[in-house]
Order: sequence, then structure tokens, then C-alpha cells
Amino acid sequence: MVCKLSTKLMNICVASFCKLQQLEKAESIIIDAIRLGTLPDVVTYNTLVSAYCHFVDLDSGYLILNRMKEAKIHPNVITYNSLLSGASKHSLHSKCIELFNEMGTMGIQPDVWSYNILIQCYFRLGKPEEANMIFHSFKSQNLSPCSTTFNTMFNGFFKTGYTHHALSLFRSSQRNGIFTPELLTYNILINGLCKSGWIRAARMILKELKESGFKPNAITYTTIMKHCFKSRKFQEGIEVFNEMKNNGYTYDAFSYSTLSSAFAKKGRLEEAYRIFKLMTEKGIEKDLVSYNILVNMYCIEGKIDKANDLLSEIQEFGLQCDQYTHTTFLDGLCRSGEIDRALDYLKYMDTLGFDSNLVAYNCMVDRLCKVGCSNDALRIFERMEVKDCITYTSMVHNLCKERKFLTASKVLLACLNRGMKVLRGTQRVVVKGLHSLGLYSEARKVQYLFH
DNA sequence: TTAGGGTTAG
Repeated sequence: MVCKLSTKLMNICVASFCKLQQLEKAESIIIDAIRLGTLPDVVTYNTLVSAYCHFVDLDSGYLILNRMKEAKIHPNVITYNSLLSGASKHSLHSKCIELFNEMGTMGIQPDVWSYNILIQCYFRLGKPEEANMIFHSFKSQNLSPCSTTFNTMFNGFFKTGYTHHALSLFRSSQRNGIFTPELLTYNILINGLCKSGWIRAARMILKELKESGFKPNAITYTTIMKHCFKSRKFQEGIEVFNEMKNNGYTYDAFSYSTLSSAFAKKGRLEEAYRIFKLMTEKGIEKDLVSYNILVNMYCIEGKIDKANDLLSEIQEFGLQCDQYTHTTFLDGLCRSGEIDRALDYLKYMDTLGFDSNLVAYNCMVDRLCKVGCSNDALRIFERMEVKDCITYTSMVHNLCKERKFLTASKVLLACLNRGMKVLRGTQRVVVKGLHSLGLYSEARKVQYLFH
């Protein structure tokens, strides 16, 4: 005798397979259930939309939405939140806004979750003002921001350089009693403040974290340790690592990678290798970032063949080399003076389909100059469609070193006219150089754009 | 749906 499957039981089975990323099995459960006379409902379809958006892509989520409409089941706010989340996860920010507006035309009222994703989306698009407007529209929508809303606002403000806004929103929400900070909030604030250079404020927040009865976690420690290394307080960074270790927070590759990379940057390679050895002895597996640091260490030592072997090993371990791996290796080739090989590698990287190889190109331009091939560097520089402050600073700086001040000033003027800046010191060197060659009118042009 | 580690200029 064949029993009819209840909708609730079917949905539990579908959700379990979706969680395990076994989407085909989830679909086959639905087919079997239909054969037995049980039809999927809005919960079944929402589970599928969410899984396809999360594990496959947004288009697959859309296909489920269409199937849902064909089955005459109306999508609800949860359906759209899954699609919004899928668009956000795959960095399709404009699509996210489109979907949000589509909710309106479908007569679906967005909830706090929908607004949170929309806020995140505007921050990622570099539009903090818009994000802030949405945040302030909550009241008129009869919605109350939740802790994720606040955390997203703080983090977004920091990421877009609105440090003051982040801190004042934090203080005002505390004063008004509309928000109680969580450990996550404190970590967002400490990270943002450290990165903005607001060290005193960061210390104060760390103090408040402890006074609120929270204990710093692995993320708090890694954030502070990273900041110490960045601000050249090396010993203090090591002390943070030790404290972290004593409190049992060095259980993953994050802490070891941070410390090892800091040693490598200081040229203390033996200690950097020792940290990785310690990590392996603890039974912690290296992830791609750890391997990338190791590739960099071999490159710093000039062991380019060893680095190349490691690239193959990474793939053998089932990991996929990323932009960082390839850029680090490319930089190693340049550092070892293997320019032709590096130029071939750069072409190879172009075929890998990364979003941008800007860092790799910057690296190539700088290293070519350093090995005395500034004309080759200039050719690459002129071919580059996207350039940033680093590209210009590197080119101008190296041309000045070769006393090619007129060429340097042309590059600098192009940079300033595009609204980008190079270090003030570099600009001064150009002006001084032009004066030394008697090129006073060219020097005036640069000085005019100085301010 | 929100936080931490890796590459390039000075």
C-alpha cells in the first residue's frame, strides 16, 4: 500500500536535502510526492528558491519562481528575500534594487530583512547616503530596525569611509536605548576604527566590550593583532597572539596566517615557516590564504621553482588558485628578474577570467621599472584600461628615479586631471626635477593642480 | 542579510 505524503513531511525532506546541497534529491522528493497526490506549496518553492540562489545562481532561483507562478502559487516576502539574498551574494547589486522594486509591483510588502539587504546593497555600490536614507525611512514604513540593520549600517559606514557617521549612529542608538550592542557590533566597530586610524576610539570600544560582560573572541583578537602589525607595533602583535593562544582562540588558520605573514613581511622568514610548522603540528589544515602566504614566502626568498611546484600542489589538494595566488607568483617572477616569463604569465592571467588584473598589472609596471625596463613598463601602462593611484604613483616615482621628469610630469598631469592623487612627496620630486631641467612652465602646470 | 587573515606604490 502506498501512503500519501503530507505536505509538511515533504517540506521537511526537501529542506534537509537542500541543506546538504543535494538539490536533485530534493526535486525527486517533490516529483514522488506529486505522484502520490501531494502538491508542493509556497514553503516547498521558497525552500528551493533559497537553495538555488545560494548554491547555484540567481537565474536558477528565477526558474523556480517561474515554476511557482505556473503552479499558481503566489510568491511572498520570503520568496523575494531569498532572491534578494541571492542577488546580493553574487554581487548583482543593481539586480537587487530591481528585485526590491518588483516586490512593490507584485503587491508584496518588504520586511526588515528585505530592507537590510537593500541597505547592504547600497553600501556595496558605494552609496552610503542612499543607505542612510533607507535606514531613516523605517519609521514611515512602520518598521523597527533590528540588530542586523544597525550592524549593517555601522559596517557600511566604515567601509565607505563614513567613520564619523558610524560612531555617531552607535552613540545615539545607545543613548536612545533602541539598540543593545552585541559582540559582533563591538568587533565591527573595533575593525572599522582600527582601519580608519581612530585608535583611541577603538581602544575605548574594546574597553566597553569588556565592561559589557563580553569576552573578546578570535575575531576581536585577529583584528587587533592585524592592526598592531600594520602600525608597526610588532611585539605588541605577538603579545596579542600569545594572549589569544592562552585563551584557546588559535584553533584555525586565521591566527597563524596573520602571524606568519607578519613575520614574512619583516623578512623573518625562518620564524614565518616555524609558525606554519606549528600550525600543522596542531592539526590545523592550511587553507588557500595560508598557501598564498607560503607562495609569497618562497617568492621573497627567490625560490621561484618551489613556488611554482606549490601552485600545482594547491590544485592537487583540491583548492583553486585565485587572483592572489597568481599575482603573488607573477610578482615573484618579476622579483627574480624573469621578466619574459612574467610577461607570458600576465597574458595567461588575462585568460583566467578574473574581474580585474589591476594589481597584477601594477606589479608588472613597478617591477619592470625597477629592473631598468621603464620603456616596457610605460608601454604596459599606456595599454592599461583601468588605472588607480598606485599605478600612477609607481610610474611617476620610477620615472623620477631615472630622471625622466618630463615624462613623469605628463603621467602626473593625466593622473591629477582624472581626480586621482599620488603621494605629495612624489609630486614635489616631479616639480623639483622639472625646475632642475629648466622646464618652468611644465612645473607651473603641475603646481597649479597641486592644491 | 551583518565582523577577522593573503598580493602592488611610498
